[in-house]
Amino acid sequence: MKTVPHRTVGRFTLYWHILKDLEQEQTHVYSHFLASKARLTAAQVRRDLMVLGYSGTPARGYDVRKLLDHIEAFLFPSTEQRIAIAGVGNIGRALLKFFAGRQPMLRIAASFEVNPEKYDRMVLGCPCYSIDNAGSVIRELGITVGIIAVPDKEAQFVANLFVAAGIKGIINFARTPLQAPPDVYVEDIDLARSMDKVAYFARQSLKSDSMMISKESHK
Amino acid sequence: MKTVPHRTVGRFTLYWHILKDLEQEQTHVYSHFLASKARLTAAQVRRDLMVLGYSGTPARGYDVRKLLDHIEAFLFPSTEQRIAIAGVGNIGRALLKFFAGRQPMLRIAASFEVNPEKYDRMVLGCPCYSIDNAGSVIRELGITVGIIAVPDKEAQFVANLFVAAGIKGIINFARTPLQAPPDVYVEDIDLARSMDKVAYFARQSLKSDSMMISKESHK
DNA sequence: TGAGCATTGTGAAACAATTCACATTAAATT
DNA sequence: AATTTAATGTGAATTGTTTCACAATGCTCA
Ligand SMILES: NC(=O)c1ccc[n+]([C@@H]2O[C@H](COP(=O)([O-])OP(=O)(O)OC[C@H]3O[C@@H](n4cnc5c(N)ncnc54)[C@H](O)[C@@H]3O)[C@@H](O)[C@H]2O)c1
Ligand SMILES: NC(=O)c1ccc[n+]([C@@H]2O[C@H](COP(=O)([O-])OP(=O)(O)OC[C@H]3O[C@@H](n4cnc5c(N)ncnc54)[C@H](O)[C@@H]3O)[C@@H](O)[C@H]2O)c1
Repeated sequence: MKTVPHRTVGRFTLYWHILKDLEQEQTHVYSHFLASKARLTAAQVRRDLMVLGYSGTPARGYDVRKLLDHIEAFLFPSTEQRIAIAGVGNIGRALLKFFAGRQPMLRIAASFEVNPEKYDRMVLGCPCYSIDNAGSVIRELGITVGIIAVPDKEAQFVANLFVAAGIKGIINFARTPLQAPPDVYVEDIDLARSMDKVAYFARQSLKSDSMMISKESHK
Repeated sequence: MKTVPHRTVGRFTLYWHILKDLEQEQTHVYSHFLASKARLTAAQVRRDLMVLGYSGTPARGYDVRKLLDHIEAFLFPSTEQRIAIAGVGNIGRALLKFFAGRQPMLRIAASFEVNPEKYDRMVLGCPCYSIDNAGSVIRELGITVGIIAVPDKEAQFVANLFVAAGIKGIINFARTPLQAPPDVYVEDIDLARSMDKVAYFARQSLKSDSMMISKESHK
């Protein structure tokens, strides 16, 4: 069994969205077209689609509906897969609103809080439990993915609860790199890192702009 | 002039934070220690630090204060660098709260909205302008980085305004891949993609768990 | 003073992801 | 039926990143 490149999996979501929009308008699509919509190269699109085991035809390209079916078979869980979110603050609330009803097979089924004013009630359409009950709730609901949106200092504590309860994938918004066993897939989303990185490359770009100008003027 | 790996730039923010915590406790640090805090290998830490042009000593490791100085010289702008954010909704508000006063040299100096109830006043400590004035405000304040937190359909429109006004780095939360010239650095943060990806790998991990169990029971 | 030692800096190897390049294919056209 | 055409699928090359492995270093302690 070959392992699928991580980035390819991420791009399937993108292709799915593009194809879904396209479905109404046309029955077939070429790799070139998908590539331009997704801001990639045609070769990369074809390389990604190889893992689906579905082939287009040279003359027609890919059948939009069939391609959607194959992406869905690959990407979407066949039975409902459940997600929990720890920390219903700024980030937690934004996520609850955003993911509500987005993908029926992938559902935020529970949230957890330390703050007694927030738990033991529905928050944005999702039941909120005390973090103390996380282990049993996760096991009872069969939750497999956890989102960490608690303050940095609490992140490892929550991750430990998640892992102990059998969660196999974590999205971590805290700035603390998490300790987790290798069979748990962790995706860190550190906005401060993104910010500093983009600011750095923006400066580089400005610098080379001004260098070009000074080069010009030396001519 | 050699170009610095993108991932390395991202990790400097992480090292900076770890070192900042450490500064009070100790004067020197080994690559091993930084690696364990950052969940990386010691070799990778040393490889990253190479680009700073600062060397530690075999016996003492790195001088915490000097290393911080070099990271700051590399990562932090020498004069205030300004950021704008378009769209003060769920994501926009969360970011405004989070980045307020985080790094004095890197400041969210303006936000933009279409909704007249939101603009022409302060929102969470940051002046909010009409998106129609984005071009002139960006130029006047010398803003170089833009954050896109508007609905997907508006994202390209806002990106075009940003690029035309001279912005050189964009963080894009919308799910639309953006068209931008090559001298503008774009970082896409697509939470739906992260979600689907983590869910996929969590399922794989569950599957191989149960395969191991069935292997065990066959022995 | 010098042997022992743990750590650094870095060339080279390994690995991962992307791009190139082209033989192959099936439809459209002659 | 043969020819032309523009796309696909993929081996090989390239690019980017991480890891390995070890000589060089400078501190400690005999
Ligand atoms: N807001 C942002 O834009 C932003 C950006 C980047 C990173 N982050 C990170 O995301 C995390 C959350 O940020 P936020 O702005 O939503 O914070 P927040 O303070 O608004 O929300 C955190 C919530 O977690 C709850 N909480 C605290 N400890 C808990 C525990 N042990 N178990 C369960 N719940 C607990 C709190 O009661 C609170 O409701 C932080 O680590 C922050 O660094 C946030
Ligand atoms: N909320 C989330 O957790 C989440 C997660 C993933 C992605 N996103 C993406 O982030 C973006 C914003 O999400 P949100 O939840 O904050 O949405 P939101 O609807 O809460 O906020 C969008 C804001 O943008 C403003 N706006 C609309 N058009 C504008 C324009 N042309 N110029 C300036 N402002 C404009 C609206 O008035 C609104 O205040 C969307 O593209 C969404 O897909 C959000």
